[in-house]
Amino acid sequence: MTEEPPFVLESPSPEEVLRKVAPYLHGTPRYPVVIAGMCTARYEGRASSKAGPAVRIAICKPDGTFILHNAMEKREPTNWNPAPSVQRLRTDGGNLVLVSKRLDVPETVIVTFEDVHAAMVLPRSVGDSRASNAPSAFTISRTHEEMVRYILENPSRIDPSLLPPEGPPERHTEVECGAGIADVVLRDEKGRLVVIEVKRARADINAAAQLKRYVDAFREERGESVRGILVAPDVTKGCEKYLRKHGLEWRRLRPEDVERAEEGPTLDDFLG
Amino acid sequence: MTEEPPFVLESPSPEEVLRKVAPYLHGTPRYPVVIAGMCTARYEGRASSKAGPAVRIAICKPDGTFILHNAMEKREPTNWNPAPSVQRLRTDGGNLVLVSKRLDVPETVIVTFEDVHAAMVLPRSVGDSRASNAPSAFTISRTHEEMVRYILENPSRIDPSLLPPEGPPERHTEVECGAGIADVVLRDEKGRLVVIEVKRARADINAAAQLKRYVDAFREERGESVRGILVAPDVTKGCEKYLRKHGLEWRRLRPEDVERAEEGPTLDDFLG
DNA sequence: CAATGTGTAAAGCTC
DNA sequence: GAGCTTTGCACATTG
Repeated sequence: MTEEPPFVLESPSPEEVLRKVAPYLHGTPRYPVVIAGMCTARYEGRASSKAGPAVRIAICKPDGTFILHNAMEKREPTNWNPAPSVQRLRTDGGNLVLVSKRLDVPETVIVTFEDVHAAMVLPRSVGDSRASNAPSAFTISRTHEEMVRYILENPSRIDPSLLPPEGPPERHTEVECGAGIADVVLRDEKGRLVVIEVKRARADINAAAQLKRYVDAFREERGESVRGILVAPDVTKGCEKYLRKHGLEWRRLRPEDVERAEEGPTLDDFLG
Repeated sequence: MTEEPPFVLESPSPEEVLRKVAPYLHGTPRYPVVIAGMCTARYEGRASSKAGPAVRIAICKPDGTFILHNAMEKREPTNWNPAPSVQRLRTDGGNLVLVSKRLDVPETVIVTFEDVHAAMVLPRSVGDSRASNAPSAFTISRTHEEMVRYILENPSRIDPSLLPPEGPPERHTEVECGAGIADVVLRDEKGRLVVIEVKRARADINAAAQLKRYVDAFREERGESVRGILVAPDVTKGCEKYLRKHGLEWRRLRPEDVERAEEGPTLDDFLG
């Protein structure tokens, strides 16, 4: 290997890419590889697709991930192979050909470059692991999980009738029933079971139907009267109609409300 | 502008990127831009995230799409902004900073490069339009739509009791009801209405619940007995249980079965 | 614009 | 591994 990553080849010949890039793509360990150029692509697997000539960007990641992006548009790749997959480079009729194969299921992408504008090998670094001690810590907030926690800690802010969890809060979240796992299960001041389904985005009819399945399951299994509450920033019209029809309720909660509430001590903390 | 796309800058200074790349990023028309290097990233919008230092690949597409990929792993980007969005480059404390903002909703990604391994501007080409006369035609097969068409053309292969569509097949597909739009609605030899829900992947309990909502709606609206059939390559255990509990049926059909059947004239075509 | 459903969905988590 | 849910889901289509 003449060059050490990172390096870039500008308008390389297929042979040059093969000679200088392939060792880093196939070796152990693998290095991130990016190839940009005019190409066509074929995919065979669960479905099947053909993409005509366009400028695209191929990315091969060391975990095996392969993605091929159209250079002009779309957040979604034209073709891809999630890890675990392997990529191979070869030349064919004067063209550079990249073949990617998934190792777990039969899916293949074949990219034929008529012209390579650039090929590069990048240095290895860390992934986006969410382990907080990782150098590349990735943290995200305003999630579904944070909304659930907020509800457990402030049930009365969702509905005044809701009682705080009895015993450990974990026993009130992700509660299994015959229809699946309910986000939150509490009791109200009348002693009724209250099943709560949480959505971080506007809730649609599927969310309401999911809640109903849980409510039905709890009624059947526990033989008591059960309330169902959908907690979401908003609901669609069809969702609201379904809720009303089946005697279910909904309360508004935005992901950003949660963060604001958690940011600092509330006035209540000082007033006791 | 000293250079014409495509061109590549290897280990450029932030100022060089600004001078040579920014005009193509901000100009009219815009060109595809790729920047790879060690960076951190922050996102604020529907949610909020922070990503520590790692080698990443930023792609700015002329339609406004922005994606930031970790170079080591994952099919999904670390951060992104779908179109319509705009990106701006600037320098800050000796670092190159890329700011991407969505134009329709308040969402921002800020990428700070500690080190730029490569920056490139690619030529403009065509998108992946599915218009068949486009130079970059994108065609895909084994889709949900093809499965629906197969069922309309070969109803008895799904279930021997199913009758062919009466009149134009369009009247039997995407049939509206109060609960939504049913994929296929046919009649069986006993004159019963049959609502068919089609899934191209293994069907789960949500698919079964969706079918039940349609069946209930048709019963209510038409006041007749209605069958419900889920057509899928496979169903989960929970799905099967739900179907059985609610008197619904399922039949196996794989996306690849459809293609095979359509590929050429069947023996039946010759036998009359 | 909202609403609905599909996707080669991917990814994460639990059992 | 199957099964289920979430995703900053994206995306297309239709009203």
